[in-house]
Amino acid sequence: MTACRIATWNVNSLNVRLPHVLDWLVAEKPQVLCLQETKLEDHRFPFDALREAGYHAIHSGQKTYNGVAVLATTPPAEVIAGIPGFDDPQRRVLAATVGDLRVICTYFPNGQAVGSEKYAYKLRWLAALRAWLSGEVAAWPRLALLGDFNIAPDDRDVHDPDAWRGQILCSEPERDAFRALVDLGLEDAFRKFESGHGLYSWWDYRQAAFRRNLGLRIDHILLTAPLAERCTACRIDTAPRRLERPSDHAPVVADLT
DNA sequence: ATGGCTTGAGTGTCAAGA
Repeated sequence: MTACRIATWNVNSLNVRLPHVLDWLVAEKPQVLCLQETKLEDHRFPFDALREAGYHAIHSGQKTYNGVAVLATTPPAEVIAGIPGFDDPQRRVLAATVGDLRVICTYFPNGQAVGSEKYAYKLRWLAALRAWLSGEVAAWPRLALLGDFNIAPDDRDVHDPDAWRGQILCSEPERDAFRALVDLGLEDAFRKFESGHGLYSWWDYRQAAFRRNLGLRIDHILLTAPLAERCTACRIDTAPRRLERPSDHAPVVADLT
């Protein structure tokens, strides 16, 4: 596949956001779009509306929480849902082959608070993801890991680093886990092009956080070296965050030659 | 001040997100 656009977007309920997603597919025409937090059971997923929009879709969902989907202009193949060998009822991982790409759509656990049970689950989940991806990166030279990582990799990705230091999404064990993924041979596509502060992918719904740009960069696209070499652009599209009833996350988009 | 919005579940009010 050449001249390929891949993207990731935490939609915070696909029921609510389907109109935004359909409009965005028309505007940006990605070949692949990974969605997180669909909050739908599989039988309620809008396969028909997406097919009419020109997209094949696979979904691993559940009621109320989590849920991941991969939309693509060609049929996804060799689908895996969940981290193999990691028993988990939470639907957070969906992998598929699209064209010459291996795509892994992920919704990392939030962790709630450092030291909580949910934080311990997040660290266990991160370790299991890394162990599995070690083999996947070896098996698939053209692999892209996209999703809501719920980790701000360093202080440039945080609007108030002092306030967030050591807090959830920014703690050192979480950042160590992000670096461990990079160390498998993956590159943060966004940082290939942007080295500065103040560019975020999530803003709290409260306190007019988006208008004041009080955000975090927690949604990422990581690429193996052969794909990073082909990557000509990576950006965060803030346009959907300005719409009525927006998701609190913005899409992240990467273009590959 | 551990709040502030938003969503889903479910019809009163709470869990969860980040």
